[in-house]
Amino acid sequence: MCSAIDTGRIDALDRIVTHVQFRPGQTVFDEGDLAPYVYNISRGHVRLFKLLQDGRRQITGFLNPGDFLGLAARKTYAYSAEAISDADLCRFKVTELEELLTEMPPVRERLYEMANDELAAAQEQMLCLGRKTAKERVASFLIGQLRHAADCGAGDAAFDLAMSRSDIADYLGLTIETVSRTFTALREEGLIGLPTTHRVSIPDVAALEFATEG
Amino acid sequence: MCSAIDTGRIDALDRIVTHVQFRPGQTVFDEGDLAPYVYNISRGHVRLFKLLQDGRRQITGFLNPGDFLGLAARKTYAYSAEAISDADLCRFKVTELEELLTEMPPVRERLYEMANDELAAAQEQMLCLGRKTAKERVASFLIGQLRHAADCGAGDAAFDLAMSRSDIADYLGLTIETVSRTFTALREEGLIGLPTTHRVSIPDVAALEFATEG
DNA sequence: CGTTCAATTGAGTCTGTTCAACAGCGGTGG
DNA sequence: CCACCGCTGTTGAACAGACTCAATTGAACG
Repeated sequence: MCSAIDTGRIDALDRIVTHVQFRPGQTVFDEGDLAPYVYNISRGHVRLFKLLQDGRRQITGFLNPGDFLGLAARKTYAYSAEAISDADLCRFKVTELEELLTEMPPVRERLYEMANDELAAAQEQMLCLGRKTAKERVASFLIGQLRHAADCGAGDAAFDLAMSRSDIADYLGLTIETVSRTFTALREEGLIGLPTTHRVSIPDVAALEFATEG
Repeated sequence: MCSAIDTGRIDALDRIVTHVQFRPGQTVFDEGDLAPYVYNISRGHVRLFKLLQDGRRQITGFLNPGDFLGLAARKTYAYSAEAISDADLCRFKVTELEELLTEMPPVRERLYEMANDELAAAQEQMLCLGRKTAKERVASFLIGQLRHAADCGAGDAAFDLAMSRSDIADYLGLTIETVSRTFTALREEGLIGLPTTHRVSIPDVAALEFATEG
């Protein structure tokens, strides 16, 4: 429950946590909102994104169970967050969490590491968005999803996508059509299998990795 | 000197610091190198970037005097760093810096904030790379440079670019030619002035800001 | 004053977009 | 049970923005 806060102190956390639920597409918070809360995902998936005035959207990341949400926020959130699927989140008041944190310097250090990991991921994504072709972007995305599925213990090189083609497009800086075409191109080349629209199998991981270039 | 470490303890820092100099184009460190050092820039500018196998480059950021370099590193650097101009850097051994840090929790907190600021910048850049047009990207870049120049006290809406067109292109996910063409287009529209190739004036900041969209 | 490298400009090409039609699938209600 | 609807995803054809390749201009430096 509220997995991932390393050791002990679960009791202290229990006292300040609120459980909140979201339906697919529901907003957790919007960019620019005051940021009184931090969340941890116990079930479901969340997308983080930024919008331009005219509605163009860039998804900056997808969150999975165990991930934190809103940690980076200073006074206001720097991005919007929506549930992709049905999701259960644990909500903490930042102020109360801060109190606990000052008692636990190692946790603070852990948060710092997490921020750095996120930063490294963001830089990798910049490389993807700025310099990779559509095919390379989709391949990179799929390898990333595979890695995540592997961490979660899925042995076989196959996994389900929690997000729609539209989400993938907005994550990779492409259009839905290009993502769809690239999926079928990869399938026709034998680099991936698509048992259903939201399930992907990867017969030869090394081959797909090669298609990501860098 | 080694500006920007908030308060006191300059003496302690002095004991563990080494001053290193770099010529334009010189490598500070490469992606994947072991990361024993953290740097602070006392003079000059540095570019951070990642490469693909075939040489395609994505610049993830430019650093200015006062900025830190290599903080985010875990065991190895996640990106390469090169001096753009002549640069003086203060070098610290991570291990020694860590010792000081444990004595100074507020500094650690400050580092965390800095990482979060970097993360927010990275997300803004993702929006730029994934969803903005060439013109919008260049406009965003120029506004960013202007903001930085303004922070440094330049009152007028004009500033010098520390980096080449090639660096700008690799930062914005464009080619040199497109950057150049976009500069002239913005000039012909009266949105910017170009007294010299490396100097930009912005007669109407709001107008240029409008050209950045989002 | 010539060399060299960076930046600009031009012409043609291509990758990915746009616009549009169609297929698949789940849900709903007659 | 199945026709209808709405939504997501796929496919096709034409278009456009940025790229590639090439030539020219400009600026810095010896």
